[in-house]
Amino acid sequence: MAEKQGALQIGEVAQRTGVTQRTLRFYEEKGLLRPPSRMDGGFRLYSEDDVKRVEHIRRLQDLLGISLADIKDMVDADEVLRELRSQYRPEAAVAEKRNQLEKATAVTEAQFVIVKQKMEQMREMETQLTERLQLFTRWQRELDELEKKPAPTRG
Amino acid sequence: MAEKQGALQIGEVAQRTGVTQRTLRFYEEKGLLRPPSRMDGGFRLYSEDDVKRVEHIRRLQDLLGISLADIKDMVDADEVLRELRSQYRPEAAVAEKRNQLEKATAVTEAQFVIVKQKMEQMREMETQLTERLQLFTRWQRELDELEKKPAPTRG
DNA sequence: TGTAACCTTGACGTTGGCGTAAGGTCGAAC
DNA sequence: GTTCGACCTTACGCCAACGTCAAGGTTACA
Repeated sequence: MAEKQGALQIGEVAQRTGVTQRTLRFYEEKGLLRPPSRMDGGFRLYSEDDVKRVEHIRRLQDLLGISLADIKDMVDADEVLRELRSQYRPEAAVAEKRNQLEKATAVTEAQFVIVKQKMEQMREMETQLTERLQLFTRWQRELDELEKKPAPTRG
Repeated sequence: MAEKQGALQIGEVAQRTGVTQRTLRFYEEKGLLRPPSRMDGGFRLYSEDDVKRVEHIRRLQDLLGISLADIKDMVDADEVLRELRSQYRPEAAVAEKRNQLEKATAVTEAQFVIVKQKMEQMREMETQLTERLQLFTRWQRELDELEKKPAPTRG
């Protein structure tokens, strides 16, 4: 029983996500990944969802450059989403659900703000870089002409 | 002699840039900032350009999330730009200048690519977050209605 | 001439995010 | 029933990017 169809061992997950097994265990230790199910012998068994989760974590790390502690808050929001989604029509504990939902909303909004800010600053940086590249090519041309003409030093 | 008009001590630079004095010395040690001029007693004297430089470094760190080693390459490109700009009409060492220029161009283009990629991924993340927020507000409404009606459990 | 605020150079400490080695277990195949 | 690769836990190691003393020198100003 409880034998998931597409269950993955840690090695496969590592390969597919591009992180090391150590990193996967580390994320689990830090609460970024839920403790996966296990085989009888103790081998970890991951799901496809777990794979997506890891990819998500890496995107957050790479794009936003924030700490794993902060990322934990964000993926916790994911977890809330997942829980709420699974329990279709929550009949009991409405207050608690409302609470979770608000928290998840807050975290998501915070993330949204960060993304917005960074995109804005990136746009600025982009224009700066563009200008600089134009400047460089202009200088390149100037150098080219300097080499064609046989050095007009001293009129 | 050599008394710059708007020279700043390390404390002022730290305040204005928001980094600590330790960080400024550290950047200098790692070659990210040129060794500044000094007062007779040995106190560091920074220029406004240095301030801009620090701000630039921090932007790169924060936005692109890359290592100081990589940032060093980028600000070295800045330095090249500054040098080339100051020596209006380079009459000698054209080959070397061309070399520097090419290097600086390459670094800038690499940076440009990074920025482009990150912006693209950020756009994706932005839409994801937007969708999620909409989902959350929808659920919120559902919860609201569940509370208005006096619990329709069991007909 | 004192003194408070500012600075100097070491040098060791800290934190995050893993790497890596050691010694043992599991699973499947032969 | 042994072999062998994949996996387990434990635990110390490592690097980047600073933080944090400590012990003293400098500057400006009264």
